[in-house]
Amino acid sequence: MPKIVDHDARREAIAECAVRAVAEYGLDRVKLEHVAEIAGCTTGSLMHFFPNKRAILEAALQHVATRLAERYGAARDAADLVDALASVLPLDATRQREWRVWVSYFGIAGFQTRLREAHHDFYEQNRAWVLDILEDAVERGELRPDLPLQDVADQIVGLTDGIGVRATMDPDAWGASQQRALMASFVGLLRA
Amino acid sequence: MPKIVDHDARREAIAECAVRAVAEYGLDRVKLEHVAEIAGCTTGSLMHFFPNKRAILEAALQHVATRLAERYGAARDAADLVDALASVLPLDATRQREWRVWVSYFGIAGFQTRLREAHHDFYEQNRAWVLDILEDAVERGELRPDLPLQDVADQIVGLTDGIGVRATMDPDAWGASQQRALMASFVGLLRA
Amino acid sequence: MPKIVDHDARREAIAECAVRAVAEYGLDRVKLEHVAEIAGCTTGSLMHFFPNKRAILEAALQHVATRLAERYGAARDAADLVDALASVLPLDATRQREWRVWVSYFGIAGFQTRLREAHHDFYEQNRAWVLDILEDAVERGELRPDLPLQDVADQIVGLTDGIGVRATMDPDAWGASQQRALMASFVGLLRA
Amino acid sequence: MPKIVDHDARREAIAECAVRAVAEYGLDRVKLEHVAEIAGCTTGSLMHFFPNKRAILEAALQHVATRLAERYGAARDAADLVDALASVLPLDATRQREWRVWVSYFGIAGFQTRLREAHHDFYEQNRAWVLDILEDAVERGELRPDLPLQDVADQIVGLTDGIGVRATMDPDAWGASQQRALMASFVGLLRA
DNA sequence: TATGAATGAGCATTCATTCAT
DNA sequence: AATGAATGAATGCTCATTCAT
Repeated sequence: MPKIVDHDARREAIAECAVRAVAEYGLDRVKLEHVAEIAGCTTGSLMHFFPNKRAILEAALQHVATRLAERYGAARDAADLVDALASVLPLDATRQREWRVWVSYFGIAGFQTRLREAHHDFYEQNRAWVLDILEDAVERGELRPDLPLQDVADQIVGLTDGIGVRATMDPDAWGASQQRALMASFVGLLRA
Repeated sequence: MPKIVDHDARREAIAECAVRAVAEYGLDRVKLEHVAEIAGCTTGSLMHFFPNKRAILEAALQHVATRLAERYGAARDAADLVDALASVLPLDATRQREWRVWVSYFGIAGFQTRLREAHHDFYEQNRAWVLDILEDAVERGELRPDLPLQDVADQIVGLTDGIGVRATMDPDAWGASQQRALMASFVGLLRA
Repeated sequence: MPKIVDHDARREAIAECAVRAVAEYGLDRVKLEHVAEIAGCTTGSLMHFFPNKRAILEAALQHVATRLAERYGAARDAADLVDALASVLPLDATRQREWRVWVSYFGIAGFQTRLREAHHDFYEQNRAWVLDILEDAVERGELRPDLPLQDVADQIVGLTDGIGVRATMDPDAWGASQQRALMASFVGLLRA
Repeated sequence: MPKIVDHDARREAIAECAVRAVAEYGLDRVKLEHVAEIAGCTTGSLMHFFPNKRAILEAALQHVATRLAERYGAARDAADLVDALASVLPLDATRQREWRVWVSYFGIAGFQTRLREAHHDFYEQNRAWVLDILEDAVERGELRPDLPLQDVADQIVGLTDGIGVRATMDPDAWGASQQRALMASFVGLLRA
């Protein structure tokens, strides 16, 4: 089914263009035309791959969620705990762009069932990954053995969003090193 | 003599109606008509008090920021540290509504200078209040004396946003007690 | 009936304010608010003296027509023929303002019966005055005796509008002296 | 393949529809909808070719100016001087329509830089053409050799506007023959 | 499939007019 | 008579969606 692969690849490419468009214009300002321009095609052309605008923007969110999940996945193998946890933060331009989109959806996810579910699933997974990383770290003796790991995992997920939000809104004041430092400081609390 | 209205009071009342409207319809879906309907007037009437829609939505954000700040202010006098820190979380319907608006602006604050500045100022103040509360707690011996308070303040601000975001997006899974518990657990890490 | 005199005086004063407002903002841009501001009252107040906006703007036109007619009337006694004919041109700020209004109505007079009639009457009178002035001049031997005075009167009325239009649209290029010179040159053609 | 349209041709066609609309409804009453209806399309469709209403109305004026200029251009070759000079007057329905638009802009040209410049340029050209025609006529011995041609050219331009204004406002009283007769009478003054 | 002109519902905004005070 | 807040119809403009080519 080569056609389908192409089709899916095109959808994915369009989704990434939508990410760029949302990051540049904002979720409430972005036009289909922006997405089309970045994709190098016309708006009518987009409609061959998505039924409507909402679907394109949903795909953009899904794209970002997938990328974040990939980073979490890769993080499991990181040697350093702080590096692992910081790997999803908006440390560079690509991740900043992704966070801009991610953060945009906070405001509307509560209104759309599909998005709410996507978010829910994503955080479930997230939390599981973080928990996994933490358990490894405890086993390695890197963290105190008496930690309430379930809670700590939630705290890290929350702190990650918190740092991401502020770094996205105020990137000048929240450089990569500062984000890392704050995460490191938190991890410090968890050590012996 | 014609009816004389207190412009500032009216602006404030409209801002609160805008908060309700944004919380109900979402920042990108809300119409001026919604605000007018909640305010019990016509859209044209809104224009006597605000130059345009954007200004109304900005006022809505400012209204929420002020409310959040008031809670922080009141929190300083709370007997319990966890109570104080949790007082701004979306624990009840009113605060949930406010958080819905607050969270909505995360996505667009990065695109509008005025909002970015408002956010920046807000977080500055926030952090100062948290720091203040923490210092009091250390003095009272409630917290370990060796904490990096600057960092901890940022962590609490971040964690607050993180919890708020998730509770806003997934209110069923994040009840008041769960929010409090997570904050309490974090404070636990800071104790002796 | 002192009340009525006051009332009429007020109407006249408002009409003049409307002239200023139209001259400043243009016939299509002017708001009742502008007129009210210049008159130092509120828009609601204007409605005690005129039934609606159109009536106010009509009064403004009538005001200008009256002023122009007054100048023509005064011109009959002018010693110099050119001075007489030039006296209605937009030579100074006041007359420029009047011409701005006058010229504005060219575009809409064709659409409104009342204005069309007002214009018609005005030009009738105008032409009669000019003819009168010309006949005096012929009698005094100032002009050639063989002129087709009826036509010349129409030409002068037309030329007056023509000069007025250009001086109104391009006041920098059409100073008082240039307007007068062109009229003088035309009169020159009528002399021996 | 999609329908390909010649943008410039379409703009020109829309401009002409705008001329008709302005002539029918007046510059201050005309709606985009009127233009669209005459053009046989929707208002949204107009926006593919013009950024906003003002631009459409400006194009309408430019369209009229071009037409008037064309007539002046053609007039240079006219055998009869009076025919040449009268050729731009509102002698028939088409030219009446154009004059209605032309005259409408007298009132607003003073307020908009673009229009002022367009008018200025137009009159410059106009005057040059008239001067040219006059010089030819003098050479042919049709006119007195001692005329101040510069002034006469301005007088003809002014008289043309004057006649056009009156014929536009009061078409019943100013038929084609009367317009021509007045111009002819003026030319009579210029002959030996 | 791709194109892009056309559509048309939707919305913010303006402003003359009304009316309770 | 005056005020000025409120009204609400009017309208320019946007932009997702459609569809003929």
